[in-house]
Formats: sequence, structure tokens, C-alpha cells
Amino acid sequence: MITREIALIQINQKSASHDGGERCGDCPIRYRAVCAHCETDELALLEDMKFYRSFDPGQPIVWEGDRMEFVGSVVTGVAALTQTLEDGRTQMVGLLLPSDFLGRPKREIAAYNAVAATKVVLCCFRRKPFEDMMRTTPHVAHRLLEMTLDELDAAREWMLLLGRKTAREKIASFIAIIARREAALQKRDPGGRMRIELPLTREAMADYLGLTLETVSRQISALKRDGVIELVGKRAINLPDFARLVEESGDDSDGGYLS
Amino acid sequence: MITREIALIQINQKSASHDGGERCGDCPIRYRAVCAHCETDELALLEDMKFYRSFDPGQPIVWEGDRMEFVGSVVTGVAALTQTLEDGRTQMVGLLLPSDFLGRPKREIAAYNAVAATKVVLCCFRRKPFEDMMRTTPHVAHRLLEMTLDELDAAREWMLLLGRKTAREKIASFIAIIARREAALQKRDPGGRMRIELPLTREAMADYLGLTLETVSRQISALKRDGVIELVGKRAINLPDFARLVEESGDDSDGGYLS
DNA sequence: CGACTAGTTGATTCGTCTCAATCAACGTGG
DNA sequence: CCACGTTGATTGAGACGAATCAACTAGTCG
Repeated sequence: MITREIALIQINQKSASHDGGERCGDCPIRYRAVCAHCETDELALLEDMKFYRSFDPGQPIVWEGDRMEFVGSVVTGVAALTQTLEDGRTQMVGLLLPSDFLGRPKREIAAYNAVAATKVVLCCFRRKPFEDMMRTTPHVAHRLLEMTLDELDAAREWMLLLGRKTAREKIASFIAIIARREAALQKRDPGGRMRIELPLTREAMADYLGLTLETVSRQISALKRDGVIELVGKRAINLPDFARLVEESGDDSDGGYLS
Repeated sequence: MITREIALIQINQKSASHDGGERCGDCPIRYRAVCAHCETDELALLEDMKFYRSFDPGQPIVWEGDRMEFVGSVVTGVAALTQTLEDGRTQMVGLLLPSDFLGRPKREIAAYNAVAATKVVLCCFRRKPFEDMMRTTPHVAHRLLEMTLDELDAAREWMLLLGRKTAREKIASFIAIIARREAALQKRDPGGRMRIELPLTREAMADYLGLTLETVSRQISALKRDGVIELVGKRAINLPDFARLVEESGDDSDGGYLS
């Protein structure tokens, strides 16, 4: 497991393309990322300090202990934050979706590994000017607080999953989370029948859920056998009945938050 | 397990004393809580909106779904945030120590249960004036962001524990966390020999670690047998060698963060 | 004193991990 | 074009760790 990861790093180290700057006004995450509350003048400041980077699936974005000269937002794709024990056991501790923020102001040394799970485009801000802006204008700091509080809520729900759910419930919960996100993107209810695309390999799902990849595979097969899900290839799933899936997840039926 | 908790609630519902206001200048958490960065004029604003409440061990502070008319800081004692599955399985998702913040601005409905683990004194701020202050003065919002980012880091370390550590490693990690905190309070290194006081019952430790209380008891006994810890009564521990404990925790030796 | 709580310990069960074989899809070089 | 290696995934057999069920102890309170 360790040697496999090292191989991955070496293979992928080669390419990390830098692209030219697009306009913030056209950005797909304009109203959900750290910049959400910014006025046009603040947006201009951000335009000045930003640059884009892309990463291929499996490619590391930063490594724990590395100096990080930027912070930034996921524009498209999915990235995973992971932590590792000395003997190689790894646990995913963050799943960054479009608009999620990577890095921490005032911390130059990365505390986690970040790996692209799919193709990822990152909107990066040079650290120094971004930190200045945090101090001088309220909107970025305020939005970052909101986002961090949301992440903390997500982390706590995740802790309940890791500490108390069975393997079957973990898988059902994960699929439900992805389904809800998919539904939110399409601005519709996750009710009844729907199709979803899994953004993670079986191994990454195992790291997310605190399981082995074999157990992930077995439980997915079991949910399929029981008619809770239908597999379409390896990475896509049809949900005949979303409510049934939620039952299998062990959560209270509603799970609805009030902001 | 469910019935036991319900009994607890009913027993403890009775008392929640309201105390008079002490001066912020003398507060033991003056320079670590949300108010840490505040100037004297901002402190005066906070004095106006604050009041104290105390809770006895085992007593609930708020219940998930309750309307919460305040936010606040733990002044003394230890409180636990917990989440539950519908069938009663419980996971602790936050351990609030002195200076830690309870509640979320802009969220009136509590998302978690909070229970006093020891006798707790809470410095409460009335919600509305506190939220106004978040908007109008930068220091409180800024400090809250710092604290929330720290909590997120702690949550992520906790996720690694829940997802990937063995029962023995979980217990060792927990004791190490408490020992480090104790050492920090006394402003000394957690090196060599030291004595610590466990602020949680075996059941609460189990909820923290995603174990059963029997497993907690067994692993504590095992660590004692192996000379890693010495028990003094049920709730106090002597550490002959802190480094040995850290080895047992499975973490990288250092674990040192850079802020 | 008995009732109750917190904790310990034992016997057994059960769920997940570990190790291993197998398969399908894909790319590569001879 | 096909044999070969690689990667991601599935499935099986057996081992092991933690949960469960249960008995028991010590301390505390009324």
C-alpha cells in the first residue's frame, strides 16, 4: 500500500499545468466560494492575486509538511485530504468539492496531504496578498468563517459515521451524501429515482469510510443484491428509491439542517 | 443505553443556576476565548450582553433541535458534544474545554447535544447582540475563525483515530491528548513522568473513541499491565514515561503543529 | 442495610480485516 | 495483432479484534 502510493507520486509529479487567468464574473463558483460576498472592487483585488492550476486524477496537490505558497478554491473536480499513521494506514479527513477551500491562512506548512481524485482545477491565491485581504476587508474573512463552520459540521457527521456506523451503513451514507450533492447541483429534490456518478475509486471510498477496499466492494455488492442500488459499470449507480437508501444509512430520516 | 440516558435527562433537568456577572478582566480565559483579541471598549460591549450559568456533572446543557437563545464560552469544566443514531448509538463529536466556544452564530437551533462532563461554568452571550457585534467589530469574528479552524484540525485528527486506530491506540491517544492539555495548562513539557486526571467516565470515553465501555476498561487494564500507565483510583493516572505512551498511540513521534 | 452507580472481568458471538485468487478493461511493445 | 503487465474491482476462506451478554466488585447515598 505504501509502495503503491510512492509510485503514484513519482508518476504524477511531472505535470501540473499553469493556465492563464479567466474572469471571476464567469466563474462557476462565483457565489459559493470564499469570494461569494465580495463586491466588484474586492473581486478586482482577488483577480490580481489569483492563478489557476490543474491536476490529473491521482496526482498529489500538496504533501503534509510541504511549504504551501498559496491557498485556493476547487473550481471543478474533487480532491481528497488525507492523514496517515506511520505504518501507512490512511484516513481521508476532507473531501473537497467545487467551491471548497484548500489551505489555511497564516499556516504555510500543509497539515494534510491533498490528492486530486478526479481532474481538478484550482483557483489559487498567492498567500501574502490573500492574508492581507483577510485583515483589511471583512467579506472574505466572513465567508471563510461560514465555510469553516459548515466544514466542521460535516466533519462531525463524518465522525458519527466513522465511530458508530456499520460497514453497510457507511456505504449507504456515502452514496446518500453524493446523491444529495448531485441533487443540490441540479437544484432538485433527491427524491425517488436518480442516477449518480461516484467520484472515488473503491480504495478512496475505503479511506473515506475507515474500511478496507474489499469490504467496500462486498457491501456495494450486498446493497445491489438487496435492490437498494443498481450498478451501471463500476462507477455509476442508479437509485430506484432514495428513501430506501436513507433507511439503510442509519440516520434519522430527515437529516435536514437549518442554517 | 437509551433508557439510561433518558433517566439522566430527567434527573438533571431540575437545576441550572444563574449567577451574577464577574469582571472580564479577572476571567481565567480572558486571553484564549472568543474575546481574546478584544480591546477594553469591545470588552465592555461583551460585559453588557453576558451572563453566567453553571451545570452539574451529567446535566444536559442543550439538546439537539432545541432553540438556543445564547452562545458562549466554557469558563471552567468540561462539556461534551454528542450526536446519536436513531437506535441510540452515540458518538461524541466535540470535547469542550475551558475557553472553547459553544453554539454557532446565525444558527438558533442546536445541531448537537451538549452535556456537562464535570461541573461546568459557562459564560453566555445573548444571541442577538453577539451576532451584531460579529458584524460590526472585527476582533470577535476573527478570533472565532481562528478557533473554528483549530477545532476543524482537532476534528480531523479525531477522524484518523476513529477510522484507523485500534482500541489500544485509541485509549493511548486519548490519554496523551489529556496529558498534553494538562501540560499546556501548567506551561511545561509533557515529557517524562506526570500525573493526570481523567475528566470523563468510561462510558464518555467510549463515546469519544467509538468503542464500548467494556473495551475501554479492558484496554486501560492492558496498558496498566504493560506498565504504560499506573492507575490511581479510577479516575487518575500516573504516566511513568510519556514517550512510551505516544509510541502506543500509533501517531508519528512528533505530532507537532506550526500555527 | 439495600439500592444504585461506575467499573472490571469473563465467555461467546459477530463483523470486518487479511491474505489470496480471479476477472475485466486497458495500454504497450515485440 | 496478441501476449504481457497493470489497474480497479470482485469474491472466498480463515483469523482476529471488538461487541455483546452477563456476572461480579467497590463505593456512595438515602
